[in-house]
Formats: sequence, C-alpha cells, structure tokens
Amino acid sequence: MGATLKDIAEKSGYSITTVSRALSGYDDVNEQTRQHIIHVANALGYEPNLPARHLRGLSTQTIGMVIPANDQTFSAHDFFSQLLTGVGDAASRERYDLLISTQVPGEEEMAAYRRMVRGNRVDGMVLARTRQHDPRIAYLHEQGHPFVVSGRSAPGEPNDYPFIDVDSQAGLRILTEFLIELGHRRIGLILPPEDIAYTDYRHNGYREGLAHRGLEYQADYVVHGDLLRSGGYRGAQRLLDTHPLLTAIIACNDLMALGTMSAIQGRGLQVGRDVAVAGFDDIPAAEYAHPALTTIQQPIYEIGQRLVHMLLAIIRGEDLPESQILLQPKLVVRASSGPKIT
Amino acid sequence: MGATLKDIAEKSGYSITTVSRALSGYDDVNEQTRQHIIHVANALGYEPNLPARHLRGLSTQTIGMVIPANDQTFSAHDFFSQLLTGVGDAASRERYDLLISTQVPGEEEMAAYRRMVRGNRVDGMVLARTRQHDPRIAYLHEQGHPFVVSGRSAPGEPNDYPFIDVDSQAGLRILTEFLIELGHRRIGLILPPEDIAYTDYRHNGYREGLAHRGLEYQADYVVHGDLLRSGGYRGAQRLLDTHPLLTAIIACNDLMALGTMSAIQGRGLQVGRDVAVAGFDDIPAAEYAHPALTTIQQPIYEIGQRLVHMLLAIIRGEDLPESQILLQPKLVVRASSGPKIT
DNA sequence: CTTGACATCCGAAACGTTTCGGGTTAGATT
DNA sequence: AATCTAACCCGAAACGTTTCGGATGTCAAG
Repeated sequence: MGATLKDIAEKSGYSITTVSRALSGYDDVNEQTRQHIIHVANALGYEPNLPARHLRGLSTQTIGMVIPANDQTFSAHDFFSQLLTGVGDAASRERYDLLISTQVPGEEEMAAYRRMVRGNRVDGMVLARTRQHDPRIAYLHEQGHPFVVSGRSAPGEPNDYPFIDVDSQAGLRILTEFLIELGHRRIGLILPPEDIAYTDYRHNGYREGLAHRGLEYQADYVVHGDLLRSGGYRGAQRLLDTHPLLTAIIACNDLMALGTMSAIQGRGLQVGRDVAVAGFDDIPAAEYAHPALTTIQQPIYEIGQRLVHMLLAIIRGEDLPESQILLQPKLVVRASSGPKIT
Repeated sequence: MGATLKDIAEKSGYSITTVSRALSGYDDVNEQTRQHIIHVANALGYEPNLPARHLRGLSTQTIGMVIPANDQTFSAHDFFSQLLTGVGDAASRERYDLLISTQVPGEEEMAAYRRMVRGNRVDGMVLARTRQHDPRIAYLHEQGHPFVVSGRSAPGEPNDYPFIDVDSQAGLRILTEFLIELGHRRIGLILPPEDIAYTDYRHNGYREGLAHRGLEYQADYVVHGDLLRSGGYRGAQRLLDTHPLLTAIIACNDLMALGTMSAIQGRGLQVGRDVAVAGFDDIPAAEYAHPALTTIQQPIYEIGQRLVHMLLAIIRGEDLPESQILLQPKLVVRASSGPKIT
C-alpha cells in the first residue's frame, strides 16, 4: 500500500541510503538529486513508517497519559477534560501527539503504563491524580522514564519527582475560614476517597481553618465521597440526615458540590440561605450552576500546558528552573455560599 | 534498558523463535518449557517492543483521532470532551488505546492524518465535525483506511462512508416550531461557520419550521458565529443591535447559546421573559445554566461508543448491520425558552 | 528394521528505517 | 603524472519482532 524508501529508490535510480539522506536534509547529497527525490517521494505519496523509525530508537514525538475511567461508564471528569485540553494544546504546538489510555485503577492500569513506557511508544508520560503510595510513580521512577505529575504525594511521602500542584491545604483553610467569617459554626465536609493523595491535605486544611478560628473539629461532620456528582449527593444526604443543623457544606471538588446542591434542594431547602455550599476546582459548570458555586480556583488548563513544557525539557535533557511547583489557590466567591448569617 | 526476546532466549537457553512462540501461546512448545520461559520473562520485566511488532504489520490496537484546536488556545469544546470520553471508554473496553492529535484545520491537520494513517500508527480513525468538501474524508477514502465519522456530509454531497449523525434538520425544525407555538414571530438564528457540514441542515430546518407555520424567512435574522461562547455573545449582540424586536434566538450549539444569554443579560434583559433562548447539544452545562437551557439533545457520549464499535467491526472485517445511522433528535424544554407569550 | 506420526524446537528472512564506514569520480594541486 | 581533496553516493548492519519452512528425536505401528 504505502510507498517506502525502497520504492522511491527504485523509481529514482538512487540507493535507499541516499533517498533517506536526501529526505532528512543531510548536506552530502546534491541539491538536484534531492529535488528529484523529493519530487518522486511526493508523487508516490510517501509518508515515513513511524514504527520503523521508533524501532531504531528515534523519538516517538508522543506523550502518554493514562486517565482513570470511573466506576461505571463515565469518565468525563471535567477536571480531566480540562487537563487533557491543556496538555493537548501545548503538545500540539511542540509537534507532539498524545497517546491516551483510559483505565480503571488497578492491574490493567499498570499494564497500560508498561505498554507505553517499556513498549517504547512514548517519549514521556503525564500522570495525574496521585494516590497514596502510588505504584505508578514507583514504576516510572524505577524505569527512569521521563514523567511529570499533576499533584504531589500524600503528606509524609517523598516528592522526588517533578510536579505541579495547588496548595489545597491552604485552599481548604481559606474556604473554611471564609465560611466561619460568614457566621457558620457547623460546617460539614465531603472528602475524596481515602487513597487520593490530596485528601489528607484538604482534611488538614479544614482542621486548620477551624483551629484558627477557635472551633472544635467534629469527626462526624466529615464523610467521604467518590469525586462525582452522585457521591456529593449521597454524602450530603448522609450529613444532613445525621446532622440537620449543619449550616454549611464544603465538597472537595465542584462535581460533588453540585451533587450537594441537588441534595439540599431536594429536601426543599435553599442553597445559600438554609445551607451554604462551596466546592473546589472552579470548573466551567461552577459558574453556570444555580446558584453559582463558591469555590477554590485551580488553573487546570494552564497546569496541563506547563506540565508539557516541563516534560519536554526533561526529555530534551535541558534542566528546568523549577521542577516542583506549588501554586497558591484563589477563592472565588459566588452565590452558593450565601450572605453573612447571624 | 528493556529486556528483549534475545535476552530471554540467552537466559533460558532456548531460541528466540521458541521464546516468541511460548509467550504468544502457540501449542507447539512444551508446557514446561513455556512455564520456564514465562518465568524468565517476568524476572527480566519483559514487555514486548510495540514498534517492532507494528513494523511487522501487526495490529496497533490503537484508534486515531484528530481534534480541532480552536482559534487561540482553547479547544475544550464540551462536545469533543464528551465524544472523546465515549470513544475512550469504549476503546478501553476493547483493549484499544487512543492516539490524539489536536490541530487547527488546514495543512498541518492533514499532515497529522497522514502521519497516523500512512505512518502506520493506528488501525482506524474516528473523524468528527465534518466540513463541506471535507478533504479528510477524501483522503481516508483514497487510502482505504478504516474510518467512521461523527456527522455526515453537507446536503448534496455523497455519503459513501459509515457515520452516525443526528438529524439536525429535524432538530432545528422542532425547535423553531416550538418557539412559534409559544407565540414568537421574530426568531433570530446563530448558525455555525459556513464550512461546517451541518450548517445547511440546521439552516434548512429553521426555514422549514417557519414555513410550516406560515412565517416568512428573513435573511437578516440569521448570523454566523464560531462555535464558542464568545461567538454566541457577539452574534446575539449583532442581532439585537440590528433587530431589537426579536423575541427569541436560537443558537446552533449550547456554547453559543450560553454566550447569547450573557449578551441578553448584559443588556439588562431577562432570558425567557424578554428574549427566549434555545441551543443544540444538551451538554452538561445546559442543565446548570441560569436559567437552564432549552435545547436539542444529542447523545454524544453514546455516539462515541457506537462509533468505536462500528470502527472495530470494520477493522475486523465483520460486516455491520447498519453503517449509516441517523438518530432522531429530542427536544428538552427548560426555563430559557420562557412561557407562552401573547 | 523401516516408516510415519507426533512433539518439540530452531534458522533465517522479513518488516522500513537510519547510520557507520566506507567507495568512486572529477578536478585541483604538486 | 601522481597525489590530494571535495562532492556525492552506497552497502550492510542494526533495531526487535513474527513466521515460514524445516530439523531433530522419540515412539508406536507395520
């Protein structure tokens, strides 16, 4: 089907070597010859066979990324969509493609990493949503394969790799103190699953916020949820069933905050008046939500782009000025947190 | 770095051939031998070199997709996020990976297609957002490479390929008639750019709807916008500047509808009371918008999944029962279209 | 004892590219 | 006339895998 160097060589009367060198711009081939070869190549619709190149160990011009598929069918976390877009756009500008595998965390997921790394399909990997004792990081480390991470290790674990993360401990502290300042005293918290690396940071931030303002930490104001709307819905139901006097709920991502709002509204209560709600991420839907969602902003798209630049620097052997970046979170106040109460 | 068949062969005392055959499950190798070889392979952390396999012409277990990057930096169309998720989830279940390249339509984009197809990197392609006289379809046709399409050709062009599309002509007719039934007589329309294949279908549907109800088509009630929020915003401004008496605006996708709502609200008018708004797609944000958006639902995620199943059937040489699927659109009425007016 | 069948194994070629280490020629220099 | 240089070209090996077409040895049947 596709024309090869050999075809061009035969048609043009030169050797495969010369054809190869002509097409890749070496200067030891006559300019006329080169033109002729290029002409023949175009006529035949030649396109280099990439696997053959990669077999020779040349760059694949490809970045790999494994994204977690969720429970059932749906993996459209807004977070990953945005990250992926940032990564994709930046990669495209550097003439890199993306190899994507969506996998449920577990053995299959590790296999996907192995296929990409040891299978020689990518120059580097972008890793997201770190977990406690993350086996993916251990693997990439051991392989010595270039990689960058969105998010850092859980508190207490080593951070011996390049990453970009938002200081979500500070984020939750700010959010908690903000709600306390509005007059709230009983604030529920819906955390991510325990194995997510940032869960403890956010938990700590919440505790810090309470402590700063002299409030007692109540363990039963805190529940865990998957990171989806449904998890937020169920978490809020659980909190409000057991503690109807809560006046505010913080969900650790916007999707769960949206679920929380549904649960509150489903009970005939009004978000922002009866119960204040806040989220984390500032995904596009946060702005359009009704009422609009008070949240902590993470520049996800930009993080995606910067991760690519870091990764390419590593691949190219340049040394990067900053390899561990901790961004400061930004509070975005909208209607869902309601007015000051008394 | 990575162990090869040769390494395993040396370590185990068998030939490369036998190692290869043992690992790929041929039955002409002694079971004990196989166990031994598998053991050695695991000990060395063997992972097959994919490029070498692909060079031999074996399946790449990869589906390619080129997604359009928009104007400046941002390509996070909700539409593509959802489609990508559907494609990714279905592919994952069939043990396929995705090769993604984001490209601005044009020469670079075609080059990306060539790299994937002729460069032998994918078994098949998923193509989305068809354009008039789409060169990508022509190319894939000519190459005889398996592909499926989300969307069909513009009216009058041949549809000689497998696709899934929503009957958006019917969709716009339904939407238009619905607004007329609510009492609207002056309805603006914000179309996609002219070169998008479905633009004419939607334009025709709008005209049909008017005609059915005995209303005159007014060419200056119709403008074009890019498919982003900003385009909807600008389009609505233009319409309302020139025709302040419009009582309804249909935007041809939800993103533009959201922009339209901003424009209306920015003029101190109320969406659903002063001006009715409707969109197309039913992306998640439509439900959360304020007011919630009346729109035509497209099952984008499911389309993504079904496209993968069609594509894999083609790749495997099975014949598919249906290769050209036209889905019926569904009207979703929410607050943005307002009540009946008199 | 010969033959055939079976189980097990392997050598070598092939996929398409890049690159090392040359070779050939023509013209310039001695 | 011999030597050198520069310009241009090419053969062959290598990357890691799969697979075709045997090779070898063992054992049962004739």
